[in-house]
Order: sequence, then structure tokens, then C-alpha cells
Amino acid sequence: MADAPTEFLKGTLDLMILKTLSWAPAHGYGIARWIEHCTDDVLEVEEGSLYPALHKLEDDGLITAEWGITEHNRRAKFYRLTPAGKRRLAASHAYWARFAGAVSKVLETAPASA
Amino acid sequence: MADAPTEFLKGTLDLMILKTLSWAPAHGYGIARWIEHCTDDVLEVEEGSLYPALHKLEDDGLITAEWGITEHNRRAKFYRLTPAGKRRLAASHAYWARFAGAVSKVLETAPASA
DNA sequence: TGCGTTACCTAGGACTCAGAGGTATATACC
DNA sequence: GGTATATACCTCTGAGTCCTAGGTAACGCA
Repeated sequence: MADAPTEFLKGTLDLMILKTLSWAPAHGYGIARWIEHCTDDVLEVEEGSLYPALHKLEDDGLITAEWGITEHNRRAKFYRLTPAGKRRLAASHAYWARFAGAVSKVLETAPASA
Repeated sequence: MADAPTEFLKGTLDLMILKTLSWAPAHGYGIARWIEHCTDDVLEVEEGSLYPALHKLEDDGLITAEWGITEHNRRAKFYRLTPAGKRRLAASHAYWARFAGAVSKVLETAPASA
């Protein structure tokens, strides 16, 4: 994905796509640009990862797509969260918190406690 | 890996192994048990993931192995961090902080700021 | 007309993790 | 002595995820 953190990431792409769409419908290109901007380019979204992920989310019924015109007057597919997508987002967000917390626990535990 | 967070994880297994070994040398089985214990079983380390990871870290020169006897009087391979492993741990730890921070930024940004 | 940006897409390979299976020994219990 | 449990190691294979590299096309501007 980026500079360095290509090591981690897994499932987090789906989560961030869903989160981005929770604010408003958006097209793939815009989602990628926004995530990069929001994280000061720490997270770079590759198109080869993005579009397959988007299609999979659509197949799973978590998002729906509709063709439209962007502010730049270009044809684009706008994605929107479905109710199932909202539920998935909530669940994934909770899982992430749980997971990240667990990793932090390991990373911050002092030697003595072992 | 576990209950739920099998979605995330990637690279984090290596990181947690290195971190565990930074306290003291340990054998595979012990590393797995300790990570599970430390995270209240949020993270479950599967053997099918653990041993290949251990072998890879050894091939990469980040850890070294030596046969010994455990406190249970059983034959076990004890792994120890190499200087390169310590450097990798520091770098990965920093990457993780950077990555987790970026994900949190996306997850916690309010709609209005987009 | 040509170029940069916006916007979409896929095929292929690399890599990681987990499930399932297998080996062997020490200790505890019957 | 025989059996069960826990400890401790290992690998094969499949499923899934991501990236590289390539391609299409339309808009706006010089």
C-alpha cells in the first residue's frame, strides 16, 4: 500500500472503504484519493487492490453501484452503503478496535510481566 | 487467527513474535501460549502459521534457534533475537504505530471534515 | 493535435494464514 | 504395564488478499 505499512493491512482496506462510504456515496477514484489525503499519504490505495475490493463488496451485497457524473464532469460509478454494509462496518470497526488493542497489549507489555 | 480478528493480521504475527522474544528466548509453543494469554485469547496463534513464520524469521537472520530442554523437561527449540532482529522489531513497531494511527484517523474522522 | 488528469478495469503472480494431518516424549493416572 | 493428556515439533495444501503491470476512454486545456 504505502511507503512502509504494506506489511500490515489485510481486511483493513474493506473496512476503510466502508467507513469512507458511510459519510456519503463516492466513486472508487475518490475513495482512494480521500483515504490518502486523510492519512497524509501514510496509506496509499493501489487501484489493483481497490477495484477488486469494490467488486467483492458489491457481490457481497454490502455496497451498491450506480453510474453518475462527477464534479469534474466525468462518468463514474458511485458506490453507496447498503443496510448490510452498515452492519458490517459496525462489526468490522469493533473487530479492528479489539484487534488493535490486543496487538498494543503485546507491544506495550513490560518484560517483567511475562 | 481468532474468534474474529482473523480478518486483520498480516505482518503483525512476525511483529508479535519478535516482541515476545525481546523479553527472553522462548520456544514456539511458549510464544504462542504467551501471546494468547497476554491478549486474553483475543489473538490465537495457530501452529500452521507460527512454525512457518518462525522458520522464515530464522532464514532471514532475525532470530536464531538452539535445541534445549524446557521447564517441563521436554525437548524444544529455543529462539533468540539477533541484532538484526532487534532492529527489525524497532522498525516494525514504528511502522505499526504509523499504520494503526492512520487507520484510526480514517475511522474516527467525522463526516463534516471530508 | 497532444498532453495531463480523471476514471474505469483485469490478468497474473507473490505472499500469508489456517486447517488438517502427522511425529514424539514426559508425566499422571488407573 | 497401559492409557490419556499435555507438551512440543513439523508440513502440505488451499483459500484469500494484495500488488504489478498493463489496458481503455473521456474531459479540458494549450
